[in-house]
Amino acid sequence: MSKTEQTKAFILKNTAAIFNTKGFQGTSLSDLTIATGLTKGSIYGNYANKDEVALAAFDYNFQKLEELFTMQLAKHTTAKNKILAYADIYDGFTRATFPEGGCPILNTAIEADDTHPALKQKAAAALNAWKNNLMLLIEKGKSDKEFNKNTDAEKAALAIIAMLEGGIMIAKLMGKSTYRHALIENFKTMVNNF
Amino acid sequence: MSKTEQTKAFILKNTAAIFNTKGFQGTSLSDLTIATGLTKGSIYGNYANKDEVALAAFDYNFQKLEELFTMQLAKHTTAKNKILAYADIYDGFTRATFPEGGCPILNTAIEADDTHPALKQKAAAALNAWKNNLMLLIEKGKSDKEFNKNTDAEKAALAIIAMLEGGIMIAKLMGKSTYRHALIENFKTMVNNF
DNA sequence: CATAAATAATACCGATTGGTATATATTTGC
DNA sequence: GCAAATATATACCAATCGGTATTATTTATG
Repeated sequence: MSKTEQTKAFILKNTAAIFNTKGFQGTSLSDLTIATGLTKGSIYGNYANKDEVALAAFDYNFQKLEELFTMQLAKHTTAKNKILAYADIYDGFTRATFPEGGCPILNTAIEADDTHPALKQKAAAALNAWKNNLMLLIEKGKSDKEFNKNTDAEKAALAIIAMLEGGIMIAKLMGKSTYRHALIENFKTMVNNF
Repeated sequence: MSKTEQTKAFILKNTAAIFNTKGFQGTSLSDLTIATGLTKGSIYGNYANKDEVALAAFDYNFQKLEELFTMQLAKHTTAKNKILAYADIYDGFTRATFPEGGCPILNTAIEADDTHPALKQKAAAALNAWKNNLMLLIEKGKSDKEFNKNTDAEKAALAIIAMLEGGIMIAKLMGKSTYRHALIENFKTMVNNF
């Protein structure tokens, strides 16, 4: 790994959480210099502008999330249990393994949908990839007779995402663990009805 | 209505949508002066600072949403139909009656949860009020034998909110009407299972 | 070890940020 | 209709914003 690649990775490692917590608008260049210990000149030597850092930071955060998905889903064998594992991941959004600041897809979608097309597109692509993975799982569950053959995979995938993302918003906003548990219960009920 | 009250209302009327679209951080004082035609001095004569305008703007947006709820729910008599009416409201989030920029609770929750305690509290209070209204409806539905007597009203209310808010995020992000319709279908199925 | 190339730090830029003191209009109560 | 109170505009403030040209320092290479 070249020096440039190292530094670029170093910058992301130290700033991705800031972008995910404070948002694109809320994160300033000085936030980045403080977090990295680098100067503005150095950061701009590796990224063209603030947008490029933010876009790379989104990729970093989403990749971290994907790794978490992969790891947790690998613990289960059946499609249904893999899907139910998402609930555990999102239930544990306060854990160190989950990106600091919450779900980057949700955060980016909300901030960027009316203001930042490039970031919006990143979030949309990430959500789409997630949706496709879910659909594959659901189709597998259908052929394994875990799910009803009439279940619409796309509909179900969208419902899963909506429930998890809406749930994380409520849980972060209200801070009540009882709410979190209630939402998980509901998620499980929904999946069991597929 | 005194001059001050008029002007304060005028400022909100012309800036609430901006806050809901660009967010608190993304909205500048000059955005406010341009949108109102007033000068900074005048705005600061009516509100102490940007925070106070933002907090009042949230109230304005949420009130607009509540009026929409009240109006649409009044069209129905049964508890179940009133709850299903929420789906229609959120399905029509692009309509002029819906606050520009999307759901203010969702937008504010995501931006403020880690950065702005006062705004976060406003969003939390709004979500709580909504949850309580839903719980009353669900209890009514239970005593009217529309819903199963074993349905946990709080759990159900949280699931409704999660699904709608998650759904609006997806719909705004992806822009596909088929997704929106799919989410509505799922919402109806869920409510019918209560 | 010297040199060239790449990387990072310094020092600066104009523009904009949120905010305020003061002067000027404009309402308001009498 | 006049004076006092209120509201608005003007003109300013320091600080910070994102960004860049230039200089200094590493780093890789022959």
